[in-house]
Amino acid sequence: MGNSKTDRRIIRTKKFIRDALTELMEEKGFEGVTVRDLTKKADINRGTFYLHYQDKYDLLEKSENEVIQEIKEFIKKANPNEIVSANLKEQPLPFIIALFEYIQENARFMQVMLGPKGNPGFHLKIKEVMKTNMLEKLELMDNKTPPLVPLEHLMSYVTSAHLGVIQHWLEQDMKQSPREMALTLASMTFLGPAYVAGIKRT
Amino acid sequence: MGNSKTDRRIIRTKKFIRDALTELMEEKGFEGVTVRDLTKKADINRGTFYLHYQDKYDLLEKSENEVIQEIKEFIKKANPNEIVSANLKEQPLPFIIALFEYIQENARFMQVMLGPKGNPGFHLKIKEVMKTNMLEKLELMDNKTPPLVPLEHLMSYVTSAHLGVIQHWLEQDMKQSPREMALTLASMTFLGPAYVAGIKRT
DNA sequence: AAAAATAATGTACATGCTGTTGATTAGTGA
DNA sequence: TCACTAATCAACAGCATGTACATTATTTTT
Repeated sequence: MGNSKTDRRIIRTKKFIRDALTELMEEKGFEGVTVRDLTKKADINRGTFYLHYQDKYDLLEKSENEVIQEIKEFIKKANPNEIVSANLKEQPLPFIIALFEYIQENARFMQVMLGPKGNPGFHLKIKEVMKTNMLEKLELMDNKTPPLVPLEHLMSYVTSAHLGVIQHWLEQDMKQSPREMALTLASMTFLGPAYVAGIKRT
Repeated sequence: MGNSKTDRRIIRTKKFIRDALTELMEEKGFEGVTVRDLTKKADINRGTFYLHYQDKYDLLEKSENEVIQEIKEFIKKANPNEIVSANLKEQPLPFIIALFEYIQENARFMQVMLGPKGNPGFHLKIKEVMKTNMLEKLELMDNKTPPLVPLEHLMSYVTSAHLGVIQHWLEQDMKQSPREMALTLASMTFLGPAYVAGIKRT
């Protein structure tokens, strides 16, 4: 990685540009944003933009990847067996709480990227991270029996569900605490949506 | 609605344009598609496009809404109590099978719209339809107890999960039959992801 | 089948964004 | 202080947009 210290000016400029991206996407969506807009809002010369990014797509990707990288860090910390035990005690998982807190801190960016004007590719990236993690953790778990449906479908189901709830939480301006959210997610995944909904099984 | 019969030429032209949209989005994603591209692929004059649509966004929206409308029709046919009973017998729901069949018939369009180059707004529209329907059906159900988590979150969870599985199914070129898919979805929602994954509860 | 209606074409135009270049100015790190 | 390089400014060709108007072709109506 950037071994040599980065010039202050570069850091400054990049920050301006990325902030401008968030703001402008909020207004117009990614499609509507032009490099002109970005540089105008960031108050830099248009040429300067091209000194750092190939085009707006490059900017989007690099911004996304930074977040993805940080999310990966959080997720690594999860302990596989802790997952089952914590849930049995109706305790939310610490690393999930931490994740919600991280999202909350970067709410503006996440809200835009996951919102209706966001980028579907970003969804995919996040789901991919979740999936990889879940498969790893599942592999390491103690008491388990063979899955009843294709694992691939199960993964799509759970990752989409979780991301969907996060999306909704952001849209609603995060009215619930990270802790509440973690618990709600765990309930639905462990007890099952139908049960949680109150549909009796017998 | 269009009370007077529509001129053949209009129908023809619109069909050309919409087919071109699907094809071009497959290649470049919606952002990359220009009106020029569309009219070139559709083999019509560029001016003609503007006779029917304001711009490419207008075209996208109208195309999406047509599909949404048709999905709504399918979903209306679902019978609330049939849902629980069918599931208990490990039988997939007929209207869900029909839905998967419809998606299969329109695979190309759906694949593009729900894929990484698609439009997040379309996801929202579909989830909205699912949600409305589920709430209605839930309301009409017989044996039920109060929900254990906020209904809003539950809805986000289930609609996102289902759409996510559909997305994945499309990406994998629909290797499973509509019937299998309907059953898989039902299992996960009724038994719960964790149980289906083989994570033992006691 | 002829006439009236209207969809589609071809062409042109001003406008705005893109990505690049080369010369110049200003800020940074040693 | 001085060498380095980021940022600015101005200009360029290329391309897409949306609109307008006269003309041609097709469809619907009578």
